[in-house]
Amino acid sequence: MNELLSNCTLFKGISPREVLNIFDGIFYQTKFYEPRDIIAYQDDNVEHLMIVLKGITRGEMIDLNGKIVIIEEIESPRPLAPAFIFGQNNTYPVNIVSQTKTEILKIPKSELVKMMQKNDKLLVNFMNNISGRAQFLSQKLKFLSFHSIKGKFAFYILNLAKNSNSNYVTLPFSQSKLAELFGVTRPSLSRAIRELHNDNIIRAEAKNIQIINTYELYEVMR
Amino acid sequence: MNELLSNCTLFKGISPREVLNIFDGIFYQTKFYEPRDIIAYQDDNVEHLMIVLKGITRGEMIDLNGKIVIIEEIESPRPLAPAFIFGQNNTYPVNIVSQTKTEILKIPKSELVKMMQKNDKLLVNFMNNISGRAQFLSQKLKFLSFHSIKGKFAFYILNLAKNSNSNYVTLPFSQSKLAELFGVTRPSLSRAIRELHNDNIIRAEAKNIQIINTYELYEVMR
DNA sequence: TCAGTTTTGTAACAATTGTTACATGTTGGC
DNA sequence: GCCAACATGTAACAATTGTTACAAAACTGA
Repeated sequence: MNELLSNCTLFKGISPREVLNIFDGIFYQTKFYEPRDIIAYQDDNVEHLMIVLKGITRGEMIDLNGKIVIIEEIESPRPLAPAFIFGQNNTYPVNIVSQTKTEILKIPKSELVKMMQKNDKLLVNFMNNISGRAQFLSQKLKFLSFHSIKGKFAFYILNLAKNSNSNYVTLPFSQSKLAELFGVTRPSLSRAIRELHNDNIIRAEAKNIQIINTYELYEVMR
Repeated sequence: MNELLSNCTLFKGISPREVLNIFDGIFYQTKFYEPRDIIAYQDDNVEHLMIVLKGITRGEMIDLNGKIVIIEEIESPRPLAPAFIFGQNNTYPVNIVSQTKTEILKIPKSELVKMMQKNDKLLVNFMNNISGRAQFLSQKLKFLSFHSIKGKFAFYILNLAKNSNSNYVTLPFSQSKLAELFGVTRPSLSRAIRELHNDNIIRAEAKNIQIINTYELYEVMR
């Protein structure tokens, strides 16, 4: 188990020997699930840190028509919903379902606190995990706050340009993938790109984009 | 200072005496700022936990037309951007500007780790803070993922109804506030409500809403 | 009660995006 | 070189939402 955990982001930089030491004197349990078993129900209280040791789980949401919307797959070794252990609303945001035969490590919240106080790397790793999630969501939210497709696209390629330090950028995905990423349809994205092109703000040829008028491109974002 | 900190969410449940103990042997500094001083620049590395001891600060974003968009005001005693100390992207998401005469407590990241290992309440409080932020953003994102105004409104009043355990709900805000919350315009929201009313899914009279067809209302959310 | 403010309802029109469908272009294996 | 699968460009039309404007209703303080 300790070798497995060493590969988990929560235990990054911690040797299997150190992991053993961290778990010394700590209450925990492991549980096994079959495919389609529900590991945790939406709105249930989160009282443990759960780590997928073996197998694959899936967070799914059921709208009341019975339609299942898959949210995310979590493969071993990864923690389940670590951002919902602490905070005001300690309930699972979605149902967690086992997809394969699965082994789950369960650590009570109070024991987790002890572990983090014992080992500073674990503490920082856990912080990194939750903070990273907050930052990811923050980015996503910022992105969604651009109302128009042109705005989203402008933001996107301006970021690409900033990272590559150039006015020439190459789209890393197909327009279909990008459209999906943006939450819009492919023809709509295509039209937005063409309009920016026709307005002489960018020059777009397939995946290669040249930013011609940086000021106007910022203006598009509003 | 320790009395002040006792009122800060990070030090909730920790007595002024305990606060003194936590700070024993810890490096920290306080800095003073005048109104309009920039306390931290967007994209600068976050290397300290900063806590507003006195005064009011403001997170602002400047789009390149020079237009300033106010994001959030932070009054003492509150931590600044605690969710950006750890994680992958340790940079301030926005400029932080002093609005009044301000006193800021700066604690290096490594010292913060020591403090949290020394005191489990501080550790849990910090976790609660950043987890709460992640949960808040998660909720907000879920909300924005409903594309239509009707969908957002349906989700909103179904939540109200769930909390009050009734099919009759009273909107707690004016339509203007609600529209702002939803990120849409007031007439558009008004129209959406009227259409749901005309379709006999709800009965809406001013702020009083009766849910007539729960199934259809879920359907609206898609 | 009354005037002024805020809230709500509503309508015409513009702008944006989705839907659907088809044509053209590109690429990798054979 | 040729075909099949995929990516991209484009167009007509529908649906949704924003914009602007105005009127009616509800609320508020003197």
